[in-house]
Amino acid sequence: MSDDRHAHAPIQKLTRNQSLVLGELRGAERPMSAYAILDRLRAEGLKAPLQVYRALDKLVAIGSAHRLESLNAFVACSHGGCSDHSATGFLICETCGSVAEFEDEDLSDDLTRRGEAKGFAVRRANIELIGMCSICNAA
Amino acid sequence: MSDDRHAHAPIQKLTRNQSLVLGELRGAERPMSAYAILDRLRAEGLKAPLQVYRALDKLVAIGSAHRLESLNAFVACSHGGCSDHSATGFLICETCGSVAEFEDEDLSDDLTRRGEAKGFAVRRANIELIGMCSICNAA
DNA sequence: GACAAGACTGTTATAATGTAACATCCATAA
DNA sequence: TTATGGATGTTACATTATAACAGTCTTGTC
Repeated sequence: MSDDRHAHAPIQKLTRNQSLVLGELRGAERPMSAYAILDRLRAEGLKAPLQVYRALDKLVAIGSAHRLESLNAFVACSHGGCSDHSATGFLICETCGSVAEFEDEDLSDDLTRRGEAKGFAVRRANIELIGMCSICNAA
Repeated sequence: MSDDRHAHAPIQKLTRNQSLVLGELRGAERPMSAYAILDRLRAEGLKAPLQVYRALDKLVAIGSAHRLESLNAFVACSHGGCSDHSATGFLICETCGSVAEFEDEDLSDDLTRRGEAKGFAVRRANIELIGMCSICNAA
């Protein structure tokens, strides 16, 4: 089972809970809170927050999902698995709530260098740009 | 009025609660949660989370404090009032919990341009670099 | 197959963080 | 003076996240 590797397939074989949670995130147009995910998965038998949080922890760890710190919410990785050697950034629209992900090696390097200039060893970065997306801007 | 612009003086006159909260943040060596602040201000008569949260909202709005989204915690601005036209970033040490702030017009411009390239109007940015500070690295 | 090791699960209870709503107070400026 | 907007104090509640513990499934190894 689960030997499908389409464009957006996760690298690792996922457990049932992990698959369910990732499925919800992939189907969502916006970031989802852990509890919103839980509510939609009660039909599948999930009952407790920890079931969702544990799946999310794993998905984030393998790069299949991202946590948006400023929203306390989660999104599926739009690349189907971000390596963490390059910084991932997010464009968060305050108006419609949509989130676009961008990944950029240059930015990553730049930030790492900024850290190093202060003797700081960067392990990972949270980059969240808050503003208005093009669609909302047009309206 | 308000033509005092010392290095660390707040631009605006602060209320009692706001001053108390900012005082705690300034005296702290690490980011503080709202509830940690509240605990230390009970001696001053504060009793409810909202008293702290409201003060924090104001302090963040005027740039005298910053919220660290990935920690759900707050720090005093090390410049004594960041304008929000330039992005502020944070170096967060996972080992000792210290936080260093850096402000950089170039980075700010760079991020704004990245957003614009996708039709996104950046209003503000959260930049949090997580890793290990120079002191912990030496040890 | 047997079995150990490690990851994952299910569950209950609880901690930590953040807000809604409402009445009141106080400074400021017209 | 008085209206206005901000700030306050308070209770109650909503949301987000984890601790602890026992049980189960998978995988690699012998």
